[in-house]
Amino acid sequence: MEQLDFNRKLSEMLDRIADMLSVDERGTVRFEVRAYRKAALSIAELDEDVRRVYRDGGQGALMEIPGIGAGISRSIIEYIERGRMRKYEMLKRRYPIDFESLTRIEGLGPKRVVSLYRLLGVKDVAGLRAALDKHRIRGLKGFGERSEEAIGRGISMLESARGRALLGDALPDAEFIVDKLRASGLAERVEIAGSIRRMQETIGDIDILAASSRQEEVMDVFSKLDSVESVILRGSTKTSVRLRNGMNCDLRVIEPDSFGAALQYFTGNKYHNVSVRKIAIKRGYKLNEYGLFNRSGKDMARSRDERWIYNRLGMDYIPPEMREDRGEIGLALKHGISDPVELGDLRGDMHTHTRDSDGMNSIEEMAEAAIRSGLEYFATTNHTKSLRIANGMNERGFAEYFKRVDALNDRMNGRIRVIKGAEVDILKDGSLDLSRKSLESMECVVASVHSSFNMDERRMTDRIVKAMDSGLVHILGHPTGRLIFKRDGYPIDLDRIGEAAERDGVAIEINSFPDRLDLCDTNIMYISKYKIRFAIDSDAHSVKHFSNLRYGVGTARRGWLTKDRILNCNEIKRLRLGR
DNA sequence: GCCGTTTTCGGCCCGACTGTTTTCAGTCG
Repeated sequence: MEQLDFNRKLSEMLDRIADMLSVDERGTVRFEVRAYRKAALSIAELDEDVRRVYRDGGQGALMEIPGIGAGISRSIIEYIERGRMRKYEMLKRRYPIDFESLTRIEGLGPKRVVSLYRLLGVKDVAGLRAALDKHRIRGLKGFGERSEEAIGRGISMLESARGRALLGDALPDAEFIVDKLRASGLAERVEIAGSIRRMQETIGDIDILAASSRQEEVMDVFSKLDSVESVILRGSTKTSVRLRNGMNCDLRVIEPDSFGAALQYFTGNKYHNVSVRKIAIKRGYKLNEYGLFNRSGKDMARSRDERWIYNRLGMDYIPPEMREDRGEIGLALKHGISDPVELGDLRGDMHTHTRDSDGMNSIEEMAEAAIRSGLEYFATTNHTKSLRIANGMNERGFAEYFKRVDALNDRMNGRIRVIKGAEVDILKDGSLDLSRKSLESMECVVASVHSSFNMDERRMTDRIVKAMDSGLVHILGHPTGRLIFKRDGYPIDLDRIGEAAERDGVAIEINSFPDRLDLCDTNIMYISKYKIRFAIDSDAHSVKHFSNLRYGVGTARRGWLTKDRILNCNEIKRLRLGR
């Protein structure tokens, strides 16, 4: 975490520079803004600490990074060596505004943010909220009543995110801490518990459990981690800290004999745990974080093993992701729990991008990364022409691109198989953004909505069903279009989507991007009553994004899906992507 | 400010949508 913290901070500064420059962009500044955005993205995607790149290779090595040239590399060096960047500070003096939070509000970009600052002195979300409450915004030039309402909604979305993080941010941070605790050698076991272990899509705080008899020493190591900002409370069994990333993290240290019981106790959501404890009572036991006891309070068994506890209560073991009290307990009592899909069951990925549209890497680099991720095949599915911003490709572009894919497949000699496809836009009227002939030539067509989000449920569903009924589509991409903490999905009728998927043999995507996770767990549970398959896709826009697949798998597990429901758990010859 | 099978200057993904306007600015993707 800490090594990439620097990259993250640098990337944010470059993005802020882009924000501030964009306020009075004219002439070539327009392109300067774009250059800073690209540089910011490039730094954020970098696997290596920028400081290390510079140390090992000097300015020349920095300029090797795509989007970093003479100017920005000078600024980076200045920041590495002096901890400051003059260009940033100069602009910041002119605009002392919290762009970071304000521009996260849907419908507010840098220009309107600056306009609110100049006209009303709004510097942050609190100031915006105050101006909003006094209805001071609707009178401003360029704003009206509807803008005011939209901003109000945006603030509410942002506030609902306060103190919460995406699973995709919280899990790596938690793993970093777990690794450090394990490396200390003081604990027999260290595991993540709580909502992260359940792979919930957003996380309030990080829960970690350690089995050790050397509690004080473990707590010492934990409180002194670099990622810890301050210690909130410190005891021998529980310590709470505030992390530099803004999240709280609890560490509980348990006697090794009780570890299984504790893990069970600190994993399920409240309702799951209450139900399991009721079952224990019914069977004459008492269950707590230390073990399973008989009614007299006599020690039945401290437990090193969660599974033992469930079995002792006459239940199947329940995977962490299912512990939400959504019917899993009844099922476990009837011994009806089926093992949900695991990351290792995935053999391929049906949705990825390259720099030929809006990805960061070449198809060759993506292929190598897919191999490293243990995949046997993946579909390359670049955007189609109407998505200009994403450099969408036309029919001819795809034809030429596929020649290169063919050549790559030849060279790969079976190490991996690249499937030729596209993520085709579902246009406003439900038609697809490439010719029938072009789409028919592809092995995998993912169809997604990227525009005109504000249709009502009936029209949006009509639009999507029409696309599915075209006979050209294999997978419906990110079916609701939601972006966690940013916008709700467009409304769709899941029953009609499910019926169409069944009728047309279209698989429903579970998009693994941390801010999408779309379909989400509850919608998966709902729609899985139809005889349909799902595709767990990375939607990778860079080689790093294959690692997001675990979030899609976690979501599928939360939706109780077994591997036989997942399209890309099949070996390639059994994919049956026929039309 | 970056970049180069258009190569050291002169390009740089731009159209749709919304809400504000009455011809367009800002935002999004």
